[in-house]
Amino acid sequence: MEPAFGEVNQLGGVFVNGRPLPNAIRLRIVELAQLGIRPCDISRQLRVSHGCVSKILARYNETGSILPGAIGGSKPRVTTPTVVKHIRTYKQRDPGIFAWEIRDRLLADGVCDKYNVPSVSSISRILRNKIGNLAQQSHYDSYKQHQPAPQPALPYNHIYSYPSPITAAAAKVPTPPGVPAIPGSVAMPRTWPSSHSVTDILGIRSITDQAPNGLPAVSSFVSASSMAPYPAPAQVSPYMTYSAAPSGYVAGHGWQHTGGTPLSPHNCDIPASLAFKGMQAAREGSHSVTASAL
DNA sequence: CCCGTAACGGTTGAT
DNA sequence: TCATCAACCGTTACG
Repeated sequence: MEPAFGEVNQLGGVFVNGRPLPNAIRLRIVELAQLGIRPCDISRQLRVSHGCVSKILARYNETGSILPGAIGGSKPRVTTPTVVKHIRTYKQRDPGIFAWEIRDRLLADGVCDKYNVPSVSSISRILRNKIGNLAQQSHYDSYKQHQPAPQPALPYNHIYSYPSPITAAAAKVPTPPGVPAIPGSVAMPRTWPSSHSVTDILGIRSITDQAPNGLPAVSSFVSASSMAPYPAPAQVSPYMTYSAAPSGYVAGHGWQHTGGTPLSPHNCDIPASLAFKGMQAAREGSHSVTASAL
């Protein structure tokens, strides 16, 4: 369930334990960093732990995406019962068959595609552990046959509404084993660790859906867009503080198609820049940089 | 002081 | 329907 209010960290920021920060804040972190603001200052301004700022920035640098990784779920198994069944069949038909031959056959027969075909070593293990002493667990297989050759299409459904196309394009999967990351290609088939399906990325769904009538109030908008994880009660969202800012731009997808860098500086002039309550930071008078940046 | 990262307690979601 | 489990989360604290 989701806590309407999160906990408060040492910096006075609100967070929900176990859940990702709202996209609006993640975005803000990246933007500020691109403006040249130091991570420690970003941390203080947004009241997000420096560890988190560091992590988000590192991820952004590496993948080009500000989105959190896919949470939950199980890694899709390549050795599905169906696959095992086929392997057993091959083995029974040709006891001398090599694992790599089985692998080729799985591909040739369309049982698997190049993204989910088991490795030769996995096949060997299957032969050893499951087929070797196969008594008859066939019924086990039969249940769940419907598993269509697992399409890596959308394993996850994060509803992160992150409208920005760039993210989509730029988002490379962390280390998709075997998936050639085609930068810029929307079609990138995702495999496990990745996280966002194209639709999710592009999917503005949650935004549009939730704002049927046009211009949503800022607050609702933000909560909708920043989202899912924080179905924040509309107005009391712990993150309200930041609401003004990003909303417009997140929604406006204004950022990025500039083609060049994903986050062009101009974005920063985001209105409001608002409301950063944090602004008081300025009062500390310490660094004007930060203040000015806002 | 800054920053990377491990430990920690937590949530999520496919199986 | 419920439990399990492995993935991720952000904060904290340490180096």
